[in-house]
Amino acid sequence: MTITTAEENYLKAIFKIAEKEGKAVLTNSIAGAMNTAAASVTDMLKRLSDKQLIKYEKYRGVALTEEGSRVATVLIRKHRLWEVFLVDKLGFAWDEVHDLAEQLEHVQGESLVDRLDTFLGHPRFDPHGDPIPDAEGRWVYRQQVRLSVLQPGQRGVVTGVDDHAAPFLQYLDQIGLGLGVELLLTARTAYDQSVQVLIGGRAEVTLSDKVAQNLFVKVS
Amino acid sequence: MTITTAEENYLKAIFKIAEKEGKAVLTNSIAGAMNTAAASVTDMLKRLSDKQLIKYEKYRGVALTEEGSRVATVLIRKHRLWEVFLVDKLGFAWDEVHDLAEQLEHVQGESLVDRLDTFLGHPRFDPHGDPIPDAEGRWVYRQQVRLSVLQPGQRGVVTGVDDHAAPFLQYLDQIGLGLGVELLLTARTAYDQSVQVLIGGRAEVTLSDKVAQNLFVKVS
DNA sequence: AAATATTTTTAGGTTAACCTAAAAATATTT
DNA sequence: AAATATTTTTAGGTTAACCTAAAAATATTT
Repeated sequence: MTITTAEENYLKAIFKIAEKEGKAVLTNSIAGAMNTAAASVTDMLKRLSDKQLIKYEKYRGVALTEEGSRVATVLIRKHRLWEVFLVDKLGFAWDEVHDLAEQLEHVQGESLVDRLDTFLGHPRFDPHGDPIPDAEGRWVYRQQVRLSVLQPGQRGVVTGVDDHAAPFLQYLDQIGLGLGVELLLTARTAYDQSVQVLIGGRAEVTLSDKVAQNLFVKVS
Repeated sequence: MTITTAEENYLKAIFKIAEKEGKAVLTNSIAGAMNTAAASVTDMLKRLSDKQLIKYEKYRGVALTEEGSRVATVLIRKHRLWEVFLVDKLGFAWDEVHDLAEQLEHVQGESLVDRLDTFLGHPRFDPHGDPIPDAEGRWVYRQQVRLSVLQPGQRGVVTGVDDHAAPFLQYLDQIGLGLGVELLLTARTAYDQSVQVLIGGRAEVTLSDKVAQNLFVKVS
């Protein structure tokens, strides 16, 4: 049974929503993530259900089956490995790779993913710090927290971003923030929760709470 | 104006048929190359004509416009660069890469092709010896002839294959023939035009005329 | 040149993946 | 719990890319 590109994208969206929300995934959440009309989602849910990739109860939302979950995991693995390729090998910036990886993840073929994985040296994280599941679909999670939860005086290393959009990533580049950068939270303003951060022991910047919420750090 | 994957594939097929046959490309030739019904081709020709990618006269066949030719050339460039990537970087054999490249060639994005080209060291030929047009769409052709035209006593180096199908390529692997291999044609049998070939100064093999016709060599 | 054969197009249909508008089901407020 | 609001589904439609069968155009044979 063949799985189309559109079907794969729905499975990936459902996987990510389920991961974030923890409960049954509703039609409207999917429609929001996929930028499609709710009616189109219902349409697709029927097809995915027929193919046993999801468990679907009308008006009740959906959950991925084992097989659906496997497909989504492989897709995310492919997406993230291609992102590593684009950044590490082709020299793209981390804000330029999403759309390309979105296409590359759908390329199908025998040993492609695993060869790519080997070629890249089995990276465990992609250029945004997201974990890359291994060939058996196992995930490695890190102990990381949002910068917004650090207390003044605490140090950390940037390990990831929650917002993957180009404007946010470009802003981070501009102020010298990226994966692996060490920082020290020096103060927090009570009024708006904005934080003062010393970057790499040099520049001191003010980050809004929104920015702090979208940055993952490993406390050190 | 967006060009779909299916449209790109038709343009590529038309480009290749025109290159080989030299005249107006007929509906049935395209149908043969694309493995589709003639009626489907007519359908597509109308669309391509509307988009000014081909010049189409009913019952008379088609020719690519400048723009159509440009699209086809870029597509072939992408296909062949990805083939180089798959063989040189990921370690695929030359008989395994066609279907993957067929998918990868459709990945769209700003500087992807040119970055890939740079990463690969601006290769001029793909793993089958086919020329890779440069970023401006310029082609480099080699002085090469089919092995079938060599005279006994002539030496040559394998520069390409005409048949790209896996069975042929695997047969070549088996007898020790591949790009860059030096050979000496020692004799030809008048009855069936089969040839005796000394490979790399070592093994002597008999090749059918069909095989000799599908091998390109540079006479040395 | 008329008859026949071949090629191409037209007519009409299908499927996946989308859509809007209306109907139905579920959830929330009063 | 009834009324209202929200969410989801159903009904019916569109488009690209395919299809088969019949009709039309072109090419070939006699």
